[in-house]
Amino acid sequence: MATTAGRRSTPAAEEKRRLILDATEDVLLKEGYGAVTSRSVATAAGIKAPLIHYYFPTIDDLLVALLQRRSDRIVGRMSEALSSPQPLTTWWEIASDPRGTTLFVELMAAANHRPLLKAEFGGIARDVRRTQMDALGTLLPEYGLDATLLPPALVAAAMQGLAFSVITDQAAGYDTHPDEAIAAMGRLVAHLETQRASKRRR
Amino acid sequence: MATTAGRRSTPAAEEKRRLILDATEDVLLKEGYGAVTSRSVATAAGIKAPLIHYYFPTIDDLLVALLQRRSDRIVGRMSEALSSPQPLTTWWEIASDPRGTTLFVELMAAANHRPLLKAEFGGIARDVRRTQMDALGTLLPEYGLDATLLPPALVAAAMQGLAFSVITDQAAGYDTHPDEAIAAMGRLVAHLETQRASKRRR
DNA sequence: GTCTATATTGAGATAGAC
DNA sequence: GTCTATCTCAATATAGAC
Repeated sequence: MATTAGRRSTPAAEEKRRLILDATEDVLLKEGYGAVTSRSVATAAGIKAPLIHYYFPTIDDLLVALLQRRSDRIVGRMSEALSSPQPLTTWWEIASDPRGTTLFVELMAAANHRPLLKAEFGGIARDVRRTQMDALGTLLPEYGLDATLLPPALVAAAMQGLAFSVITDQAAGYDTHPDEAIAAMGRLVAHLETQRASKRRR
Repeated sequence: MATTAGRRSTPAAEEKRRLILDATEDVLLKEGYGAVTSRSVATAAGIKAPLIHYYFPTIDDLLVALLQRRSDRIVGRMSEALSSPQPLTTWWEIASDPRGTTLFVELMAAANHRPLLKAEFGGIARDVRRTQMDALGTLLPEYGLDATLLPPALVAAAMQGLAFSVITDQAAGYDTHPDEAIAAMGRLVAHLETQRASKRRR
């Protein structure tokens, strides 16, 4: 709900904004947020730099718009995931999506010295975590997990953090066996779903 | 083993290098890696910008030196931790140290578009993970954890990721209940140490 | 809307005096 | 060693033609 919102007009303009945001994502993914400049984004989008500023007056506006577009999807998908037949599986699918996670990490790093982006980020993080923790309150017992030792706050942070860790290492090519960890997490999640299913069948 | 190593001479020069690296850490912690410039570091160190370049010809050299100084400590401490009386506790203490973790995350982000730093980082990450996984091979059974569901690669990545997640959220002030997660992790680790102790007593 | 041209700012880095 | 002064380059952003 910031800055340039308001008079989004023609479909053509919306299309251009999308083109620019897509190009920004590409730069962010391939070169990191430090490489996001009006020039680099313009080149990636096949247009000239000043046009970026026509649609997004400042680079802050551009990054905030990008985060909003992503988060609109994420918040919705996370809510659905948590009430789906296999909540943990769907959650992990979302959390471990390489493109989404890499973008997330880059935007988070960028937010460290961009107050506008930081505020936006904090609000989204809070809402998503709230949703997750509420759902985990009832889900954890169903999965047979002891909510005393593994309370919602810990499980939610661990899911998030694990995804960060393995996806960034994988993207950077660090030899920390991320593939092994991802495969193991897939098996663990599947195992928990089986447990939950058998519990509920009773 | 890069760039400016070699003729480190006088103790006075070593002292100056330390001063500059300390200042770099401060800037990195308070304002993020995007704010690390020869000017900002010089101001934080109470000297003038060109002197930075005298001791560290390029900013890359500065960041690599910073990472090396940190990692020399980390690699050693991690090895000790894993053969200490309470390996998991000590590991978690290291991983969840706010200063170290924040620096680590910032350097990791910076490495994304700094090939020299990235190479250095990859090597360290691989060595540390190797050490952790080796130790976990024998430790996991002692803690009563099923190494089929929770293999070393997964546990190591989860420890790392959880620390990243809670510490960065805490540092950024995001309202995702990081304190709750940290407290819960403290209890979980303590619980596992108790289990291990009682197993070994038998 | 989209461009060319350009003003402005700040970064990395070096020359050279002291 | 440490500084002042300065070069060069790239980034944000704007003015104004088309």
